[in-house]
Amino acid sequence: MSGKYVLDEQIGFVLRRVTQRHLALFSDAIPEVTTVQFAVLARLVETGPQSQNLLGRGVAMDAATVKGVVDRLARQGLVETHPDPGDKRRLTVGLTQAGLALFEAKVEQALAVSHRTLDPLKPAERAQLMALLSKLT
Amino acid sequence: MSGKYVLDEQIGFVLRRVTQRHLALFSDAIPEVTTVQFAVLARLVETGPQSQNLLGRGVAMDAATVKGVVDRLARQGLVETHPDPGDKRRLTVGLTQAGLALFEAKVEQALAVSHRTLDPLKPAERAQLMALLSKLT
DNA sequence: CCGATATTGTTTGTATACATATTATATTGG
DNA sequence: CCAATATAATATGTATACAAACAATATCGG
Repeated sequence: MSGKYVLDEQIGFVLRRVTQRHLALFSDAIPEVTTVQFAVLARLVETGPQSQNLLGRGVAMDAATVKGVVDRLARQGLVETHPDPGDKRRLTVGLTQAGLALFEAKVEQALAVSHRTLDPLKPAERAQLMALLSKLT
Repeated sequence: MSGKYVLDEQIGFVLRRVTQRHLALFSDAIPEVTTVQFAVLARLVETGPQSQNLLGRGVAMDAATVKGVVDRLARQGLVETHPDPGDKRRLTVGLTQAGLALFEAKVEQALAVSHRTLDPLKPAERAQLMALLSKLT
């Protein structure tokens, strides 16, 4: 017989609530795209064009999920896809001008959201939290 | 000109990856229900039967989300709903015998999953992390 | 070279998650 | 008491998220 199960003290429940708050802050600040869509744009800025599956791995999404995200970004004209001449299975995903422009227009806001999410913590605590969370990946 | 936007260092992205790992651990250990469904069962154990909306607030889900979760739990026979005689708008949600039995059968496993999620951290770090995260709610 | 195997992308089905609109019912202020 | 307002539940639409199955294409071992 171990300890009681107190829902509010379970890591999963706390993570879910913190994530909810972060998502709300993000969509207030940047209503044009979701956190996930912005993550894809950010990764493409860092890496340049790459295959859809590889991109998915880079942003921690499985093939089905990344396909949906890429489709919606493409519908908004923020990314574009091209068949890979060297490998007919592959679909290369790259930023459009509009996608790059949106990222550059919003990146400061996105950083501000990250800060705002951590706002209740003191600077030293923020660094601590990030270090601890990073070990749980 | 503030700092560079490094996706892997953004709190939202890290939260998402940690949550993914937690969900995977949970569904490996307890395939019968999702984390969210287990949270509803746990809350009902703590509070007893209550209206669907109030329950939703207790587990941080909006009305539409909690309805879906309750419907799926009811389909599995783990909760049951009754109209509230005193307020015809309300739907009271309560655990069934099977729901309580499932919770009791799995609660140790659920605690183990919480532990396993925090496994990469030392005990002192686990407490630190939980304290920091709790401030971000 | 070729057959077994692996990878890429797609599709389908289920489960959160939330905004918004709607209906039914309560509550409240004048 | 009753009209304005608030609340409860539902329904719809969009967006992750992932499992599983599938077709097309690559790769690799013998």
